[in-house]
Amino acid sequence: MKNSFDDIYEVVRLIPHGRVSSYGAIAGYLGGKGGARMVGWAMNASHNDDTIPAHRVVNRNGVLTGKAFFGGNRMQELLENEGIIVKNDKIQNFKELFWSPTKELL
DNA sequence: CCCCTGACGGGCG
DNA sequence: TCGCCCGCCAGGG
Repeated sequence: MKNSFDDIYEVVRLIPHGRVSSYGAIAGYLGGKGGARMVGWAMNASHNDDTIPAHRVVNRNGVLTGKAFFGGNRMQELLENEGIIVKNDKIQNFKELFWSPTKELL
């Protein structure tokens, strides 16, 4: 446990197929190692790592805030490819698709 | 060392 | 429900 970005990467990797999570949820699960911003920042750094499904991580509104970093609508396509409905850069049925590491991960 | 910015979140009017 | 402001942590100029 590097107690750093690796923690975030590990949690993101644990996100089930067809499910999504939020920056704040991951940050809260790690326990305020920083803020939700740090999670997104780590995601940026993880861009080199193609093993990190960063497209499954969105903000609390279920909006694909980081879709620009994927290039065009790449993030949306990846999500739709997993059966997730995205409308206007926003995940539909987000509440049900939401995967909380604190509650569902033990 | 100081100031600004950022894939965010919560509070308030 | 929408919009504005403040707080958190780290990096860059």
